[in-house]
This record gives sequence, structure tokens and C-alpha cells, in this order.
Amino acid sequence: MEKPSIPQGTRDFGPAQVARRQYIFNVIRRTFETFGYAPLETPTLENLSALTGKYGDEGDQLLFKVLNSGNFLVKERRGEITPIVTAEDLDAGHKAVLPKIAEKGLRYDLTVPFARYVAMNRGTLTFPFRRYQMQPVWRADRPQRGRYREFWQCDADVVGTDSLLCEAEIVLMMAQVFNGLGLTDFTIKINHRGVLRNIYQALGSEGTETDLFVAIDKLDKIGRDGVSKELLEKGFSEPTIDTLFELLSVAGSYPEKLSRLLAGFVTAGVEPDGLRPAADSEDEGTAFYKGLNELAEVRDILQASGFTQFDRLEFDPTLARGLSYYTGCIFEVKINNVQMGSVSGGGRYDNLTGSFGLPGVSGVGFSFGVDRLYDCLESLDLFTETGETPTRVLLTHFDAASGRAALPLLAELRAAGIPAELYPDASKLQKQFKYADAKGIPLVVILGPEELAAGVAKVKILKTGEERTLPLGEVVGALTL
RNA sequence: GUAGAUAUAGCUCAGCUGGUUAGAGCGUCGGAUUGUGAUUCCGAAGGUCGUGGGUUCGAGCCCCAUUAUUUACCCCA
Repeated sequence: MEKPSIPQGTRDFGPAQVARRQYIFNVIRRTFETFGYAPLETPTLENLSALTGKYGDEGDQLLFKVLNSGNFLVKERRGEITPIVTAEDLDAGHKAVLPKIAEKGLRYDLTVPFARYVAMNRGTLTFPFRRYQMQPVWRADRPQRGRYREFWQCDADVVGTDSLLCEAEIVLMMAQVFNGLGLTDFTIKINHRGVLRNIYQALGSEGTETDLFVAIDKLDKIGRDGVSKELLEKGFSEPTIDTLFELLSVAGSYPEKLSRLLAGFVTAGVEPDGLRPAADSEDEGTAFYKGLNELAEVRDILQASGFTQFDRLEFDPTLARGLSYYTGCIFEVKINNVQMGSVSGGGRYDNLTGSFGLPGVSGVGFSFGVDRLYDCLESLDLFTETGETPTRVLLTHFDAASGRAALPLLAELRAAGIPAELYPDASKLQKQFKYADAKGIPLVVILGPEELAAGVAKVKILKTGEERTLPLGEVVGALTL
């Protein structure tokens, strides 16, 4: 017989796990709704063409493709058979064959399907449109710690405004969720694609932007030497790399880093996005860089909103993030006292709906990785007690007569909203008690021949061992209290 | 895609330089207690040692292949 198994990188969730996961979902959902986001669900399958090209080359390779149904090799119409995959296609390799045999794919994230939805429903939506979405996504990645092939994201996005209030609210929501889950030691990292572009410009535009971003994103992981080595291989010169590290080494608080980078960009002669008139003189004004400026404003809005956890918010100019659709602010959150990749991330995308025929709609959003949050909470032992079953009361079963006699009480309990079950078999009472104990059911009602004769029921509280005898008619009332 | 580790009872793992009938703890089931759980005591069931080859008088142990799991890289939630 074949050993039962499930595909690599997927998991079953037992009752206890589901209860814990629901707890996480509820904290997130409550936060999203508090900020005015409305729920949305989209299909598991998307047209492959809607997914490709949005996540960079690496991302495209991680898409799960779904084979066309039926005979995907030939098309038969009125007896006429034409090949779908030709010999030339096969010669050209899998990349030529793929789009002909797989037209659908599993969603890779929730942001791109959302952009597709917005473009399709532009006529009926009221902008700015805020939506949240909690659904599984799939990536054909090699599974390892904190990485699964099927995992759940909780996404909140707002489109149709480029107000930085939205960015600030993302920080507020992130903090609210982590605080709500009891995860106190977190760091929200923030950066801006504009800052990264300015850094690239400050280097005199050597090499390619992507190579630069990919390399510096790894700074905290492989260190300065590792990044230098990688950049040298990508064609950056040594003096350029020195300039880079000088820029990246800015230290201090969030605002201090901003002003130091500003000075660095001016020194390097980076073309500013404009000039801001000086406050009281007739100077030529100070250089104005959109990225730095927006980061400063996000912080101002947070301050005005009563946000206090600035020690948890870090401006990190090395944060890059791989998803290629980001254009403005970018976010990433790490839980510090546990070894786990980022548990949340997001950013602004100016033109994601453009690829679906709706240009000029800016959006910003972020996402929580539920599975990683779960792993963090578990390794930090932060789950409060969650039972294996919702059942609160177990009715015991002695024989056919007592089992039958318990049914009215069972119905009464359920009608009163108390989750209850009757042990289905007339097993030994010992066994029924063991069952209640193993499942964490707090109350056992004993309704045997003796009790029935007297018109009473015994209610036992398992935790304390306390047992009370009540008239049958008062049981539900006593348990409701 | 690249590199490493692991695979023995339902679960977690022992198993000596290759040597007779492969062990423990937990869990399960039964009994002590025929109407009272979690504690205690007694007992039982449960394994073709991932799979397929090979070396050997003899393989859970050594060699080869294969599959699965897992860790790191890449990338990401």
C-alpha cells in the first residue's frame, strides 16, 4: 500500500493549529477593518499572462503553471486535427512550449490579482479604494525554514491616491498587529525606491540598477566584503564601491540619516528633483529629492497620528526588495528575537494597474505572512491556550435509554449557544471522561439512570473536580452564567 | 537550479569496531476501579530498520543507486 503523503512544501492544519491560525487572522482582520479596508477574494487560478512579468525573472520561475485541460497537444475541430505544439516549438525549448500548453497559473501573491481586479472593475469602484485579502498563495520554491510552497498572505492595499497618509497608516497597522499578537521586539524597516535610484545615480551610473539593489539588500547578511565582491563581479569599480559604502554607512536616527544622505547626494552631484526655497534668505534653496522627502513626510504624519514606537521604525537605505513593481516607499518587518525571514512587507507601486490597461492609478499596500507569524509565535511560546475542540460540554451516555433521554438537553444547550456534544457510544464512563479530558472539554454532564429517575443531572467541572447536582430544568441556566 | 544532512514502532529517538530473538520514553488499548478524567500500579498490541541492488559466512550498521524529508545558497512571506 502506498504511504499517504502530501506535496512538498504543503501542510495539513489540525484543529489546534487552525484555532491558533484563526486567532492570528482575527487580529489582522480587525486591524484592517479598523482602518477602513474592505474584504475581497479572487480566484486561485489566474491567467498566466496576468502573472508573468510582474515579479522579475526570479519570480516568474517560481510561478506554478497549470496544464491545460484535455488534450493539450492537438486541437480537434470537425474532424480536423491541428497540432498545438509543433516540432519547431519543441526544438525551441520549454519556454516556447509552455505558453501553448499552460494558460493558467496559481496566484503568486495577492497584489497582482488585486491590480487586475481594479482594472477590470474600474467603472464600479469608488476611489480611493481600500481592500484587504486573506488567501493562500503558491510559489514553486525550494521549501525550508519559514518557507512553504503554499502559504497564506494577509494583504491590505489602497489604490487611487498617492497620499503618503497611506504609507503612514501601513506603519500604524503593522505596529498594531504585532503589538496585538504580543510580538514586541520587531523592527519595521522603511526605504524608498527613489533613494535607491539616487544612490545609483551618485555612483555615476556604473553597472545596472538591479544588480546594485540586489547586492546591497544583502548587506546585513553577507557583510561589506561580500557585497563588494559581488559588485566587482557585476562590473562596478572599486572607487565607486567606496563611494557607495560611504553613502550607506550613514548612522543615527531616522531624520539624521535622511539629512546625511541628502548631503551625500548633493556632494555627489545627483540631479535633484527640484529646489526648495530656503526659509528666510534669498539663497538658491536646498536640493529636493523625492525619496528622502517622502520618507520625511511619512514620519511627520506618524508623529501627528500619535505613533510612539519610533524605536521600532528604522530607515534602512540598504532595503531593496525584489518585487519589481515597487516604485516608492518600501517596507519590511523582522521579528528580532527569533530567526525568521521577514514576516511582513510591502510598498508603493505607481503603475501596477497599467499593465492591465488602467494607467495612472497609484497604489500602496503590504502583506503579512501568516505562516511565518505562526512560526514566530510558536517559537516564542506566545500562543495563549487554545483548545483542540470548541466543545464546552460533554453529555455522557450510559445505555440506549439514557442516550435518548439526553437529546432534549443537548438541543437545549445548543439552542442557548453552548457548544455541546453527546458521546456517541455507550462506553464505560471512564472512557468518556478520558475523552473529555484529552480534548480539553471543560464540563461533563452525567445523565444516567439514577439521575433520570430523580429528574436531575450532575455537572462536573473537570479542572477543579467540583461536581454539582442540579434539577434537569436548571442545567442550561447554570451553564449560561 | 547548487551544496550538505537525515530516513529504525503512531510520535521523539537509542542501537557499540558488521555477530543470534531490534530497544526506551511518550502515546494507544486492556485491567486494578462493572457510574467519574488528568495522578498511581500491572499488562498487551505495535517494526519486511524509506526503496532497490551490492560486498560478506553474516548487514539496521559498509558500498552504489533511488525516493522522501530537511538545512544553507539564490530569491522571498
